[in-house]
Amino acid sequence: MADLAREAGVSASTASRALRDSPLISQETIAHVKQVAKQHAYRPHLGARNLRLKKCNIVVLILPFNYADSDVLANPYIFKIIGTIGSVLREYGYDLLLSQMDTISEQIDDRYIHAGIAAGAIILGRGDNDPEKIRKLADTGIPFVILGPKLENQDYCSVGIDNHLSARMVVQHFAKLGRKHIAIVSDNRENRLSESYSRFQGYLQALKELNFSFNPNLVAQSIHSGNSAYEAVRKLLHDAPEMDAIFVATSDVVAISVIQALQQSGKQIPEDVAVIGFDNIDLCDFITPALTSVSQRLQDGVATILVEKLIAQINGKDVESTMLEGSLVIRQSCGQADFNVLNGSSINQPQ
Amino acid sequence: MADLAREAGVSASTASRALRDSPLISQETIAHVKQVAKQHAYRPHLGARNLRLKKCNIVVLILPFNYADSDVLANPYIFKIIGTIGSVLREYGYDLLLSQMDTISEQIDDRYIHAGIAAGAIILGRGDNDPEKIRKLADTGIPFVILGPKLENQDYCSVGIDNHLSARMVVQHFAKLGRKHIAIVSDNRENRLSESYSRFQGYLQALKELNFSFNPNLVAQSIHSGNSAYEAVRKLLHDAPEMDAIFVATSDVVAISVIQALQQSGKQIPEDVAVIGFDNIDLCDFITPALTSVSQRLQDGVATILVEKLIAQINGKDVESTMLEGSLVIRQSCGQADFNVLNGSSINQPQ
DNA sequence: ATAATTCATGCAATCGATTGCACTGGCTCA
DNA sequence: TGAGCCAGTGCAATCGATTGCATGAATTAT
Repeated sequence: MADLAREAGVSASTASRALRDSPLISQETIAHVKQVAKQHAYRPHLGARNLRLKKCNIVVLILPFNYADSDVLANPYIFKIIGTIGSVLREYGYDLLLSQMDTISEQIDDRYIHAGIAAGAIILGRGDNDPEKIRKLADTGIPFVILGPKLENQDYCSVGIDNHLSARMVVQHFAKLGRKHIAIVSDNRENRLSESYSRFQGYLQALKELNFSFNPNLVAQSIHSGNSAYEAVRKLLHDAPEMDAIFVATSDVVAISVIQALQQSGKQIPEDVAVIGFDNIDLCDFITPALTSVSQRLQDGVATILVEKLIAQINGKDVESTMLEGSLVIRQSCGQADFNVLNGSSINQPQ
Repeated sequence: MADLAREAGVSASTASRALRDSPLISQETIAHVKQVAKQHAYRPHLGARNLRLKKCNIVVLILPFNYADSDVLANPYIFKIIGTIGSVLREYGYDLLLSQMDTISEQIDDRYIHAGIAAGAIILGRGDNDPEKIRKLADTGIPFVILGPKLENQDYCSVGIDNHLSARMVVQHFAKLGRKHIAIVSDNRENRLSESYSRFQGYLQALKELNFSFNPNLVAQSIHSGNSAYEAVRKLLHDAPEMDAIFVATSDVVAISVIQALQQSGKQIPEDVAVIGFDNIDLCDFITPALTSVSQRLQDGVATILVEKLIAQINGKDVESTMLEGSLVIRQSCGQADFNVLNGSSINQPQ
């Protein structure tokens, strides 16, 4: 910019103001400076500007799991949400920095926010972090939002769908279609506050609401991989041969493997066993039978809200957490013939 | 840092040097400054440091396609490579900035490199950009590498697998297993320099090497989506009912849909039709039959080399483009019973 | 004609670090 | 004892922008 100013025969301050259309500068000077700038292909140094203005147009996206945990990364859902968040951020003029981090800690502040690299953070889920760690991060006062359900007494901002409600919706839908022996496959490795846990609780409550008795033989564990899905199916077929429906609460990727495993055991889907997954990934449409699944409403909800809440915080505003209703996208695998989308209000409320 | 210096009773310069263990500073001063720093939880402002040192530890990853093109993003392959690049970059002390950009242009320089935001760029493929655009970017002299095969007379650095060789390997493998009527499904929407085109050329050459005649009825188009895969299969079954193998050169995601479509038409895989895909995504192992596929060797090759070449450029070194051999990961879908991995040297060279 | 006002511009400080050079005091050595 | 040396430290410039305040010229008011 010093060069620009010299070239245009003005001071650096005038050049700076001219480029920003300051009313302090005469129109002809502005025009002249801009012309010289164009001629010399002047481009501002954003790093310097950010330093001076104490601003910055980068948001860091924290992936609170290990890249080596390829099971998580193999889930297209994750990439979908990253892409959507990226688009929304760009609309607001922010770029997105990706940072993998095994555990959530003040390192986010040290390395990014306080360091002047990023203005705020979006954390893609609680991972298997102790809630206390997240609370400590909140104590630093940095702007951040976290993907996931709201916990009790939580003083920071989270955005996610209501897993409990979604699970109830799934179970009630099975019941409506006449299924009596509804199994659940879920990932309970993580701590008891995880999404998976909420989904399981929702499953339990729905059974209660339906006056179905809980049968532990209808419960199987799975992590986010295909192998464990095969084991889960084997276990369920052995322990509860009367099973006529499976809610794969882990993810669609696991649900697809569950379907494969069932088919290999000679089961017809959905005639013998109906299946519903979670995440509503694109692939749901392209497998046979097409997979009914719970949408986390990334496109029309979560990503946008995450970004908006974060930017509000960056601008010094207070924000509240949000819980969205998930929606059930109905395809063939659950045994209902017609495509449909249900939302949370469709479920029967307990008296 | 000014506060730190005052607190420790030294000048800012001494404080700065002390924290960086400069030999100019006495041991006791260093110890004292560090202790005060720890006490007051001093953390350096990287933005300021970068400005002064004209360095920066961010690399921008350009996604040269539209986020709205969800077909591309749905491909787990893309996320896998982003994750792997992120890990490798982190080992070298760099963070990763994600930037979607419909077309490749000098905007990368303006917005990121010259602006002092990033030190270099990794471009995830040529997308459907005119090669001239990429050459113009190269003319700016910024450090960047691009994922993909090397073109003729290319003066910038690219890293990718040899698509031509990989395609030949696939066709020859089909032939070795006794298949005579080998179809290809590929994406020829993009310009003629794309990966897809090279794969198609490799297919043609392999036929020649095998003295198989080329049959246009065995060629079908597909974009990166499941729907188009169904159409491709319908077309092939109609035009060439004798077909006994399909090389799905587009991607594994499409290959999976191809398998579904074939099965729905009553074909047994691999007995009636053998199938081989491209990318070797994790899902290959979990579908039935497990999908034989060409690995782009992201884990053991491409990502690391991309990063190393970029960093070499950032450090002012000249680098050459690299073409890796792909490897064929053999599973059930191609009709060979035993798991195996072939590399390029396994193919028959033309005399 | 002089004071008051406006308009356009430049000086210099600032953001938070790093670093060349000058300076100080204590030491060695002739 | 005085010149030379060196270790340890601070001043001030620098990276590339932005901005409060002062300056100076032109214009208007008295």
